[in-house]
Amino acid sequence: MISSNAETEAGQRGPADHAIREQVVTAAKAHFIRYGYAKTTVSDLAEAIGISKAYIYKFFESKQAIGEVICGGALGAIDQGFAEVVASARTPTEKLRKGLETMVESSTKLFFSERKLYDIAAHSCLEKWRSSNDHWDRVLQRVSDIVSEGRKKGEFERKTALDETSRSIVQAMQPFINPLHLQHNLDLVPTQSNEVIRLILRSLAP
Amino acid sequence: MISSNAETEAGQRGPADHAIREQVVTAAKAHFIRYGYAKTTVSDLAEAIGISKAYIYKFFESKQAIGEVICGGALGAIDQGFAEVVASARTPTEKLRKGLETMVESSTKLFFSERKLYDIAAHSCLEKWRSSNDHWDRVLQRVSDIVSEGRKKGEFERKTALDETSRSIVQAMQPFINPLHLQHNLDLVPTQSNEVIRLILRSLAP
DNA sequence: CGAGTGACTTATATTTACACTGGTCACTCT
DNA sequence: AGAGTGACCAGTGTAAATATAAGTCACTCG
Repeated sequence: MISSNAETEAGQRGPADHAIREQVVTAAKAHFIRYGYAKTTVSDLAEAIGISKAYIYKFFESKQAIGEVICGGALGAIDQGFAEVVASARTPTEKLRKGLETMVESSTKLFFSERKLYDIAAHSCLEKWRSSNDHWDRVLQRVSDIVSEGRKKGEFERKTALDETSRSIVQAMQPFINPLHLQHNLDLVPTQSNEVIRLILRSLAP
Repeated sequence: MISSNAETEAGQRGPADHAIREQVVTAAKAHFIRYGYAKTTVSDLAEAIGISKAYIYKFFESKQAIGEVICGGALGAIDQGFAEVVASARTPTEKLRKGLETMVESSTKLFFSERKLYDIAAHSCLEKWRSSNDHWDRVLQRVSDIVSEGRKKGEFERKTALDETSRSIVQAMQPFINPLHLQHNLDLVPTQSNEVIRLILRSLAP
């Protein structure tokens, strides 16, 4: 709903709305989930669709560009869950608390149920792909909106600069919401992550 | 001064105070700094000292045990800097702020000036060696002491459990004080690290 | 002309064969 | 008896050789 086809993805070329493009993405997702990003070759995808490898490169600049679309989907789902919980919560405090909890939860779930996709997400964060940068921009924006609303309602303090506050919240949560870091902290979820969330909420007290 | 010889290091054996043990440690530090942990062989150390490899194993259970001593020294130095700054600061707020700033600083410095030692420290954190566990215990204790003092003086809030507060402070700082994570966040130092420190201090407000 | 490809180049992975290292132990020498 | 070691084994790392993949391009065919 939010992103109908408004995104002009980088690393793409050729006709934007084309059956082949969709087929590549569909095949790529299936293959990446099953065999992982590294073990999937562009030829595999071409073969699965029934076209030549060269033709795929009429639609994507590189294998990474395909990976970014799939990764964008996975991170987008996490982002989506965050947004939904936020929408259904009443107060800004609850929005932030439940929103962050949900992000931790869905990231952890991704790790355990779709490990191969998780690995792509982690790789994306490590290599600072566009898909992860976009993700963090969205998360930061969402947090910023909540904090802003909380300030208006007098629930949160107003002294600190809004962008500093938002940045530091997202930063403090990195060990639990960044796939790159989360994998080293799985044993701390959810106890420690909830404690950090509580620390964040305390820091917002007026 | 704090740790004269009170530490009963794990992974050690044979006579505790022995010239050879010191020589091994000295040679190991020099070699690890120059060639790194992986590229230094136990035979190299033996040769440098002028004894046989087998004799080293009369004092250390494994190569890792030697690595832990060196790593313990590197992490201990960071810990030391933290303690010194804390001792010289007046208020708990200042202790915590400057203490955490210093930890970030000395960790970053270790990365740039003694990269090979830094790598051992990161490895230690990844593999959860005793040297890093001890380190985190000490850091947690120091933070806990400061928070406790701050509460007594009425500078910090008192509602949250002391151990939860301390744990979450250390946790929120992990991206900047844990060698394993810091190397992915070097571009965020010191701006973002200071912002997180400020968030932590806000969370402690009474 | 434009959808679609085989053949090619260069960089990256994988294999294979071997060398080396961590760690032990029976042993020597004093 | 205790300081100290050579020789050994099993597992790991390494380097060269080989195979495979990413990406391009001139080209075909309808």
